[in-house]
Amino acid sequence: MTTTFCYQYPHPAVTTDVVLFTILETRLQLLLIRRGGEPFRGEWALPGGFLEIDEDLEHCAKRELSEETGITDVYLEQLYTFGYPDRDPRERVISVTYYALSPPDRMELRAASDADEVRWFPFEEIPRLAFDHNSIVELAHRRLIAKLTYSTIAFQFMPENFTLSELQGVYEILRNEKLDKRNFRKWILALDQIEETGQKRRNGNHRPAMMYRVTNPERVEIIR
Amino acid sequence: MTTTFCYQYPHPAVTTDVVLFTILETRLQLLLIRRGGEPFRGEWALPGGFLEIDEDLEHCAKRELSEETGITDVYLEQLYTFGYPDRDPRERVISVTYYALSPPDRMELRAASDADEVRWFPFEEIPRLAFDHNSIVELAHRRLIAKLTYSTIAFQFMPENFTLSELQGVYEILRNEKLDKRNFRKWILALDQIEETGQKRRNGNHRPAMMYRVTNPERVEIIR
DNA sequence: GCAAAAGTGTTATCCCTACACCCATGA
DNA sequence: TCATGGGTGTAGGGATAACACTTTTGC
Repeated sequence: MTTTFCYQYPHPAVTTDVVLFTILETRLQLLLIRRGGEPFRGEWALPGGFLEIDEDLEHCAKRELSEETGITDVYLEQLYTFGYPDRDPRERVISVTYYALSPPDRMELRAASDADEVRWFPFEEIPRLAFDHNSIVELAHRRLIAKLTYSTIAFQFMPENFTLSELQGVYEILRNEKLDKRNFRKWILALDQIEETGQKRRNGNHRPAMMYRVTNPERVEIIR
Repeated sequence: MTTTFCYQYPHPAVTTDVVLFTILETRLQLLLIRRGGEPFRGEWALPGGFLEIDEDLEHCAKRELSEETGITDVYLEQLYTFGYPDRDPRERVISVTYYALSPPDRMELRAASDADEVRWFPFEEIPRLAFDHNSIVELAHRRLIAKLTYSTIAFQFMPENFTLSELQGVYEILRNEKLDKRNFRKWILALDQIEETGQKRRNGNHRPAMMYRVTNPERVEIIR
């Protein structure tokens, strides 16, 4: 049975695609799926898919991410809408893209839905992707790096409890430079966005580190 | 004759809407049209309309702006995509919104197309708008103000030649505060984005002012 | 006692802010 | 000569950047 939906004027299809970042093995990585259907079958692409007709855009992004990869509860933000003609060989497709950040715990990846395989790729080793997804990744990365400097977005990479050295490590990976330990601590504590948990982590043959948590983990604050 | 376009799955309609700002009579103003068709006939709204099936999104935004208001050659940047269900009573509509900036010259407004009337409104006096257009305006304004502090976006309000006092006036209107003349001049010249034209403007019973132009008027530079 | 990461203050530099007077012109 | 906006420099305060040693633990 094939029902059809008819309109007086031609309508484009609308999809969402998600660039999900995490920090894994001291590198910035992002999640790709191997496409199980045409077009670009067998090629790597961003998780995403078609908007349902009564579904909010953000809901669609989260649903597709969850369906294709099993990942839920990420920080999600709208990135940009790509819509030049012929970006999809099937029909006119407008893609509303999102980028997402997740701590490197809760990661039981499972391929499902349209995805044959799901994998984290280090940002430096991203292959050629289906559609215009390489440009989407580029833009998401620029936005992430820009937001680092004027918001607390990097906290979205942290697990519930973490040490200041771990947090500094995340900033160093993202900014791709060594930071001064004392200056980093002064700066990050002055933001007044993280607090001591009172717990310490002993973690090898050295002094245990004080654990911290984000005071308001739901919010990304604008700083400066 | 009514041709129809049919799809296997339901498709939303896609529109673009544009928030066009200018500075007129020492106030931030934006362009609204009075709707000539249903829904919301007779109410004020943003210029915009349906995407044609082979048309780029940005082209659609510029085309609708031009068709409904006669304005062309503005600085245009994508803002956000609004798409929650029921934001349009007719059918599911995804709106890719843009904001635009224009100098206060070249303004032969003419209502046309779906617009019964076109008018500049001071930002503080915006009426209740059709659809969710008030939230779009709010977001555009926040983005504009934010970009002021880390980019040269304000130059897009300037005509080809201008004095430093005029430029300072634009910043004062946007930031809604008086600025120190000497500090403003030091800062703006240090950006190295404007240059003297060599011309002076004599403009009343006082010393003539040096004219400046934007070195690279096409580009909005990130500063700081 | 040694290896390894945690933790901690001070100084110099740069940038931003505050602030007041003379200049060129037209009437 | 007067009214009007155009044009100019300096000093103080606050934030940022550079920099090295002691502490706590496990083995």
